Order: sequence, then C-alpha cells, then structure tokens
Amino acid sequence: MSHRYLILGLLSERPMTGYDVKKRVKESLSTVMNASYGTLYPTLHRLLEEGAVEVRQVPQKGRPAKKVYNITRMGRQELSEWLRQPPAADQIRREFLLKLYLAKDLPKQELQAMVINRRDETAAQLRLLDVERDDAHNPHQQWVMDYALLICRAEMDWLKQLEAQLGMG
Amino acid sequence: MSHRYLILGLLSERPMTGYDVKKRVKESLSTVMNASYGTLYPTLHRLLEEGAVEVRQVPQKGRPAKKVYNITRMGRQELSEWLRQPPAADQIRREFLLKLYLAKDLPKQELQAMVINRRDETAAQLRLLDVERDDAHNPHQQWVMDYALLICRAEMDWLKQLEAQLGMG
DNA sequence: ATGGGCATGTAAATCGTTACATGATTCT
DNA sequence: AGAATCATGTAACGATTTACATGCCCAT
Repeated sequence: MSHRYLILGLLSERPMTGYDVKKRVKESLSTVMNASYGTLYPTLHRLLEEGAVEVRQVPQKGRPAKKVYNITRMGRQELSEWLRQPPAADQIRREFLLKLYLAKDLPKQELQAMVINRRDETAAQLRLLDVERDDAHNPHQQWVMDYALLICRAEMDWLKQLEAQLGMG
Repeated sequence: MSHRYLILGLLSERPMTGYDVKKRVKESLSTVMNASYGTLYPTLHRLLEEGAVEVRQVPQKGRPAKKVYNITRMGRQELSEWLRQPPAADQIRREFLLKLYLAKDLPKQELQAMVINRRDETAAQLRLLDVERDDAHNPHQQWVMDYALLICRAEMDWLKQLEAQLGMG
C-alpha cells in the first residue's frame, strides 16, 4: 500500500515519469523500500483514475513521448493525511541472517564463504553510499542517507567480529 | 518462499507445533523475518503432503491433542540444499524512514512527535533484546542476537543525532 | 554490432496478511 | 470475572514479483 504514497511523495518534489520514480527509488531509497515496474505502473494508473495525479505527454526527439506525472491538490491532501498517521511497523526479511541462524549443520568452510560474500556486498554498498551522500541536498535526504550509512557500518563491524569468531583472519 | 525453510530449519532443531514455530519466530527472530498463522499452517500442511515433515498427534490432559511436526530425511536434504544457495537480497520496508524522507511539508512539531515515538519504540525493543540475549545458547543464535542489538543501538544513536538537529533537548 | 539506458506496459502466479471461527485452561 | 496463553485452522483479499513484450538511441 505504501507504494501509493511513495509515488505521491516523490511527485510532490517534482513531476516525474514512472521510469524516473523507479530510478530514484533504486538509487536513493534502497534502504527504505524497493519498487518494481509491475507495481509502479499500475499504481500510477490507479492514482490517475482517482485524481491524485495528472499526466502530461512530453514529446521527445526520436523517441515516443513520455508520460510525466504530477501530483494534484487532492493528491497532496491524501499524502499529508498519510504522513500524519503513525507508521506501520518495519517489515524485514533478511535471508542471509536466516541462513546464518539455521546453518548449524553447514560445514564451517561454507559458513566462512557466506560471510565473505556478505562482507563484500556490504563493502560495495558502503562505497555506493559514500558516493551518493553528496547528492543529498535537503535534510530529509541527508537523514535517510545517514541512517543507511550507520546501519551499513554497524553490519560491517559485526561481520568482522563474526570473521574473528570463525577463525578467519 | 523462505517460510518453508524457516519451518524446516526450526524443526531440524527439535519437533514443534505450528504454534511453537510462531512463538519462536516472534521471540527470537523478529529481526530476521515474521510469520503469521495464515502462512505457517498452510505451509506446514504442504510440507507434510510433500514428505518433508511428518506429524504426530500428542494427547493432552483437558485439551485436544496437538500436532507435533518433525523434519524427515527428505526435509533435511532440502534444507541443506537451500542453505548452500546464495541468499536472496534482504527485503525491507521501513515506513518510518519513508515518512521521514517524504515529510518535508510536515510541521516541525509533528516531525518531532514522530521521532519521539520512534525513539520510545526502539528503546523498548532494546530492553527486550537485552533480556532475550540470555536465552541464546548456540553461537548462531548469539550472532543473530548481536546483530539485532547492534542495529538497534545504531538506530538509537542516529535518533539522538536527529533529535539534536530538530532542536529537541 | 552489442550492450546499456531510456521508456511503457501486462499477465500469471505467488506470496502473505487480516480477519474470522472455535474453545479450553491458567493466571491475575 | 476477565485477560492471556495454548492450539488449529480457513477465506478473502490485497500486495508484489517475475517474466514477457516492444522499440529506439547512444556509446564502445
């Protein structure tokens, strides 16, 4: 359900295409949530039907026109009401952690491999975040970036501890 | 899909009822994933049909018999194969963070209220984790507990910074 | 010419929650 | 007496992913 408000919220900053929304979420909001076209486009269509957004066809040289969506007054109203509701509890599914928890019969070697892969992925994400940190212009974006960085660093520390306990070094 | 392996994994430690699985997830695995009866029971039925688990009716005084599930050799095999696969990416939906990100037109007072609520919730969770830490007996449980604690503490620090920036003292 | 980015969509299938239904027991 | 815990389940609905389908532009 919150994809609806994600879209509304991003459109309240500036008009965008569905493609733009996707890119934005992937680049700056991957710590917060994720969104696929299969959800995004139908949700945009629905918002349009209901009058929460409006659309403008923008011609392009060589390419077919793109659909730039903009939030309406009604949309802003709905967004604002949602923002005042208490947020739903975070939903998480950490499969790596689940496997670690359940992996009591897995050979130590494979456990170590899992941890190494995770460390590499976390390191990569950390590098990404360091680059993106500069893109954050308003304090809200900054806060979310800070959060993402903190979580990533905490996980890195934890992974190092884990490696020590697994006799890797 | 990983509910299937969650169940298999917990049953590989000891036989349990569906109710036990639910409790266990809620108490020790809430940082990892969550599970509702509406998912758990049908998944158990399916695992039974497919021969990955077996069931035994255990009579009780005064209450109707309970169904204690146990993993089969086939189930162990399937679990082990899954554990060796690379884990799927973490899935997250942090609605609080999403609201914070989108709340640029929200009055400062309401923002502050959001942050205070979050801080209270995080503090409560931290207390819970401190209590539960003693229950962890094998290193795998310990690792997951450590992870949960680290993340919680990191969020607490971040919240304090946030409060400072919002002029709350 | 090959791959990546721009751009929009749909359909099927699955995944998962919520709410409902039931009922005994034990703790406060 | 009333609330919490033990215990099992289903049905309806809603949410989401995956895979497919299409096609042009630009850089290497």
